[in-house]
Amino acid sequence: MSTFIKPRVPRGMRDILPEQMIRRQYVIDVIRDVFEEFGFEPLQTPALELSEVLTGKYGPDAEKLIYQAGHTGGKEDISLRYDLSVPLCRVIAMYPQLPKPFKRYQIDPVWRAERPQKGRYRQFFQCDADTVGSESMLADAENVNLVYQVLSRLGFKQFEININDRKLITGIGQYAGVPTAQLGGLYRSIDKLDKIGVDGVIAELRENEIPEDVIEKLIELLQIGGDAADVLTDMNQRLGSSEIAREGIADLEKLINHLTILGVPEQYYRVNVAMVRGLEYYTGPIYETVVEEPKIGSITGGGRYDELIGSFSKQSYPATGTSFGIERIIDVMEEFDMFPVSVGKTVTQVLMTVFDDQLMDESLKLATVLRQGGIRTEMYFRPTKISAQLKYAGNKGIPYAVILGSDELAGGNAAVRDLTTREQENVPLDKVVETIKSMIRTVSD
RNA sequence: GUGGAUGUAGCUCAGGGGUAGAGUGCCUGACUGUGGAUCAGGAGGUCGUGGGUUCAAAUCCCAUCAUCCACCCCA
Repeated sequence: MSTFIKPRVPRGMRDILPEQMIRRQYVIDVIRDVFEEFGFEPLQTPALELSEVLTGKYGPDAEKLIYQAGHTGGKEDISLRYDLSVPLCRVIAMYPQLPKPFKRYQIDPVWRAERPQKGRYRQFFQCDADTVGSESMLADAENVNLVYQVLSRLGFKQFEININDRKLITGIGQYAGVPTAQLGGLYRSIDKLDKIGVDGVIAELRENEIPEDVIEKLIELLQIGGDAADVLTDMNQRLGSSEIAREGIADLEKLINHLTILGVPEQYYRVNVAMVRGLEYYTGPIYETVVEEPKIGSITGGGRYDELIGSFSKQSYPATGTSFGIERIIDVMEEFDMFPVSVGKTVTQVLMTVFDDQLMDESLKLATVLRQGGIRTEMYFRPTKISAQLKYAGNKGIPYAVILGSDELAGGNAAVRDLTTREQENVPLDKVVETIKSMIRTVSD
């Protein structure tokens, strides 16, 4: 009878303990604020979807990573959602009355049956903002602007939003004359440019038996750099004969112009024709943010998917969106200690100590006053030594303690102790709230 | 899915075929009204799990699971 189950969680999943949760909430709050600032509305969908909703959307590689969620006796074939975009498309098709453009955000977990490692989990949160029903490049520019706004508000200094376009990529493939069957491998190789360098890409293309003259053409294209407008002009000259490439270039030109007007500084984005992205459903502009340090892959990703809703309904809609990976953003922020001091270890602001049994009631009353004054207050439940109570508060990271002993009470006071500076002062009982509030304000300024 | 490394106290880790170690943290006391110092005590581990070899396994072998790293792919 006394056999215990070893407590553990499924592979690649983890508990998020309070200290960690406080940081997550801070990041999520920043993201949500920005989303709502741009007029995106909240949406929630089930964690589980019918498998048929998810299959055939992401491409064969990604589809293998969908978590099956069948249960004994279950009559429906269901799976855990792989992302938030496909469920959104299902929603659009199910509720045609939603006014367009429909702008929604969703912050929820998704599941992928991958092998976990740093920055890669089997359950992780995505924060998506998407616009459905507008083909304007303004919507895409807004996506990029969201990324810029969120990351700069979180204190990121070094990041680069890579921008490309699926139409342009297709044009490049045509221009190079690569057979359709080999296009996937081709894109995968050039996507690694930043990682393995030009020589690495050449080697890989040769391995894939891409003709030498094609490789040469491609490498020339991929090495085009400079500011966004120049890259696009250059591309236009070289690929102008391809209609699809021209469309992609025109889209990107509009997008870049909008970014300029919106005030997104040029240093934070670049047109990178070597950036591909794996998901099959993208049809137009795509974007992805990478940070150099730590090497954690992309922290945001997104793009336009004009055909996806059409797989659920006769009435299709153009759509575009972007996604933030909270886990990776937090990993980066922890690595560089980017959390403001106001994001502490605990939500509690004050520990109300209890001096002895006789004074318990007085402490309880004062705790209530503190809470009514808007101060998050934990009551110590046992009249142990003050030293133990202060130690508890200190360990927990509670910034202030209020001590109500017989001496203080005799003078109509309570002692307010700053656990960080170890300074304390006696304050009249009716001034305690005010005193603590001003202390909190001073620290967060 | 492929390859590699690791798994010993709450945490960081040492050790190594014969009674399980350090640092740190934790608890108690010196300190009967004040948490980072000092001193003195103390608790805490079937050495990831299962099997095998052996008189004897934490140690050697096999398997398995978990974590980390690389690949693949991705947030």
